[in-house]
Amino acid sequence: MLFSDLVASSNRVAGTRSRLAKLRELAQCLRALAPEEIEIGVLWLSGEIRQGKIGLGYAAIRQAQPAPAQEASLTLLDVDQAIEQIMTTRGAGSATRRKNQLDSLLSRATAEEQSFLSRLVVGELRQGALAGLMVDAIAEASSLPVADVRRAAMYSQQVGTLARAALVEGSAGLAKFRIQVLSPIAPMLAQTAPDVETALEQLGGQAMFEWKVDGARVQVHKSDDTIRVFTRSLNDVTDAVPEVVEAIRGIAAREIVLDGETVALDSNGRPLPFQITMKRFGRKLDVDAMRRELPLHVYFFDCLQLDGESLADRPARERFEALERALPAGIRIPRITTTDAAAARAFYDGVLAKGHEGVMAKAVDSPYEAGNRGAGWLKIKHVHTLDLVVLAAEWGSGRRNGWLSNLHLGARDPAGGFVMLGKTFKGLTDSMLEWQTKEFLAREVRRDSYTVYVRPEIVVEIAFNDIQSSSQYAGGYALRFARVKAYRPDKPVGQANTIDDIRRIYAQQTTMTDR
DNA sequence: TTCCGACAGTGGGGTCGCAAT
DNA sequence: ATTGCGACCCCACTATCGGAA
Repeated sequence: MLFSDLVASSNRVAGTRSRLAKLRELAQCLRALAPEEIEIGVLWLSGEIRQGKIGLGYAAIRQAQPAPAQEASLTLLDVDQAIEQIMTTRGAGSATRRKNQLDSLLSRATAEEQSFLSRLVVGELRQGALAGLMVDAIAEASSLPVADVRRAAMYSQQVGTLARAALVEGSAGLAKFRIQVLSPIAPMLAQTAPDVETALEQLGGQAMFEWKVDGARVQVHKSDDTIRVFTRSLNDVTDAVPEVVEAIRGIAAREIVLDGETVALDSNGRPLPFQITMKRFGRKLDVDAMRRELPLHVYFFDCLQLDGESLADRPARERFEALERALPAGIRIPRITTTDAAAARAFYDGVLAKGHEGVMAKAVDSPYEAGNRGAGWLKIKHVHTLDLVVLAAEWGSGRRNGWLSNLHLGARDPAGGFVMLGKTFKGLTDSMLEWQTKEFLAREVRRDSYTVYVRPEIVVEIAFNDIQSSSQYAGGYALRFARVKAYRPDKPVGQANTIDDIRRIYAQQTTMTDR
């Protein structure tokens, strides 16, 4: 297939808002792919590439602006080969060589192909369809039941592999997709609940509550002496986390697949801030030195496979029983099962007092929905709110084009002026975007290419989860997961929260985690 | 007819590794 | 040595479509 045909198909997908029309267009394009093109074509139409990340991002794309080709000549395989070459270019001088290779590829592409490639490489295809819709399109194109394809998708690491199996081998091909030890699967994700009482109600009056630890997700596979540790995005980090490997090396189970969270603890066993865990977890070098300084602990909360038996479809209760049989208590997440809201509340309070970020509430009978944000798992985290002052706003992109979107947030400095604590674009409705654009422009003092700076007159109520120490912001603090709750036109700037309030919350946090 | 589940989009902060400066 | 970029950890929230109720 010509690359231009696939790009045209993507543009037609982007050109309609109807998901059914997108699905039909994708399915039609899938049917036209040659067998050896299925994997790459399906990935590209899902906004991904076979090679994953290739060491080029927004900055590289912005610099590369060669004149487009007049005629479409590239095939899918041509483009795949060029991407492969870029990805394998490493070592001294490689950044320059990769940019040259990108330039060379783009110069062989038409204007539309260039646009598609650029969006693909930076990971922002923005055609209104990604792997989620592609799974349905695969079912359509292969005439296989949607439920079967979706089920297989839970256990496939790449939608391209799934598509090739479905289109070439049919239902027999789908059967290959199941939990296999040493092969990671997409972890189940959780929805959010505002508090434990609501969570208990949503889960039907009975739920399991467990610690929510603020670290990094790990999926651990053991097959005899072979142990592998994978991240949430299925990267293999086995060599970076020897403690996790050692934690299950000695268990009796010959074969097991576990879901858990790893976190750095202090000498008293209290959790360290996420930033500290990431100093350790994010590092690949000097692991031995790092583990002496910042040892990791792991808490497992689910068991997907145990000695040849897949448990993912079993009720949560049974999976947790398997966990208890297989693991010592020290590496199992503490949990209670209750119907009593007061007990749940007391558990939540206790978990926060131990320095953790909140609790998970889980339905006792729900299956493990790999890759899904299942309604059977709810997270409840502690939230702060403060009234801050808008210092500036950045122009939005995509559907927020033409609106001032991303807010620069400042706390009042009692000594005069404001201390910036970060930015947020979250929580804004379309009508708020419209309102704030008008209000900010009326208060503009200056602007640059992205940002309109305003007189500090607008107070906004901001929710956030934590305060992190920051080297980026002058005050030394940054809000974690900041989002807008409401504008506070009733509140004069003089009554907005101050940097002292921030320091107080930060001190509270660090006391909580005993540092 | 209304409700709601699933998706996609819109970006946030920090940390590390690596190449360029 | 320092700087900038890219990859990857953690994410929250709204709008929308289309099937479920």
